[in-house]
Amino acid sequence: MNTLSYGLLALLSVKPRTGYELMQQIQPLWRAKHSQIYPLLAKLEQLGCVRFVQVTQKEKPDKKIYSITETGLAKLRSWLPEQADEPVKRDELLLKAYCLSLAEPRQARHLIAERRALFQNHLAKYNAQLAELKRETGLSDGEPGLRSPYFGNYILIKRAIAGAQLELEWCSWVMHILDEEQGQCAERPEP
Amino acid sequence: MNTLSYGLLALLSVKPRTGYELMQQIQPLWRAKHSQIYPLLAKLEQLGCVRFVQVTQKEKPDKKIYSITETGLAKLRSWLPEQADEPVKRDELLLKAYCLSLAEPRQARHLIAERRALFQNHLAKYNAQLAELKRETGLSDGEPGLRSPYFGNYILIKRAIAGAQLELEWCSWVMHILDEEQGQCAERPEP
DNA sequence: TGTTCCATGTAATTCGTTACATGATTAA
DNA sequence: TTAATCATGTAACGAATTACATGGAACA
Repeated sequence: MNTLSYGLLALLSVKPRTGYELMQQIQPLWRAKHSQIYPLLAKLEQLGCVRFVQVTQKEKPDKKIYSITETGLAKLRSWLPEQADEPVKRDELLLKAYCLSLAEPRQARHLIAERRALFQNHLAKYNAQLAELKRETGLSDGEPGLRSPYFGNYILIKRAIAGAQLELEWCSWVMHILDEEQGQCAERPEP
Repeated sequence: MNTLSYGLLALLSVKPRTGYELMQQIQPLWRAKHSQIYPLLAKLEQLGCVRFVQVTQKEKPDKKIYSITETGLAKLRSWLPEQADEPVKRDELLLKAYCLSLAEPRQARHLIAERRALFQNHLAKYNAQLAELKRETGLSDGEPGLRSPYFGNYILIKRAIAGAQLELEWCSWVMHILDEEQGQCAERPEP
């Protein structure tokens, strides 16, 4: 059982989900495609960590709703206190940012603008998730307590929002520098 | 040529480095082991994107100092304006955080404390890098301009510092919540 | 009429990690 | 004396992406 398998169990420990939902909802924590998740769910089922009920839908494809078993919960609990690996980050934009002085100013601005747009979308999604979580838990202003199964989701959404905001601030800061240098060129064109 | 290959070229566009140095210095942007980097450098050399000079050292193993060629620079420049892929994040701690309500309170605190220690180390390293960059560029207080080859490194270090600080703030915030709930138990033991 | 969403799966390929290999120097 | 740093490489394995495959509903 690899780390992603434990991640799937982690999501299922809060509430049952389909493979499709797991694929979508695990993204902010652990990037994975559906082609990786479906085979792992089948393995977890063989191991007795999860079970599923097949639901036939009209107007939509059939689906399997997975839930965690006692065996799965035990596996999760024994994995939890183990030391977590360092987070993995691979960010192509940062590689480009490293040699940004090679790019033409408007290319540079375009790259940063794209990143800004991306994280504006992320931020909107995270805010929507926070609103939905408050609906789900029935807490309009307070926060779910440590023992609530939604506690983890709550602290992660708050983290994601702060992270997206920081990303946007960095983009603004870089854009300002780019604009300043650009402005100087416009005011003082080269002789 | 994959993304990591371009990343190596990006680092080499600022100054020549050994494979070992490339392996270390690309980590904050793109996690990779030496076993992945050395073969890529050999390929880049075959493609004419980089060249190296072998340096024999006394008291230390021999090394190859790689530098970028005109061909490599051209490749870099044509890659730069292409749209950057979304960043990849895989963070085991966040998977554990998601089901933190399953952990015993002291296990939970231990997990967060470990993360805090990790990023305290990161923060110290980034601050040291900022100081070294200021030495290298000779700028004691100002920032390298957009056209400086150190501009990219500068904005990335600033970004990394802000990111590490945010991570530490999140850890503190979570720890506070954990401590409060713990405190309540201590004050009001269950009947 | 083309794209996105829902929903699941497999196969081929590339990417990334771990392990194997060597070896001297220095700090704890 | 055990580990870490410097320094390079290859081989085996596991993990992750892309492509192949299907199909109806809603939306623009």
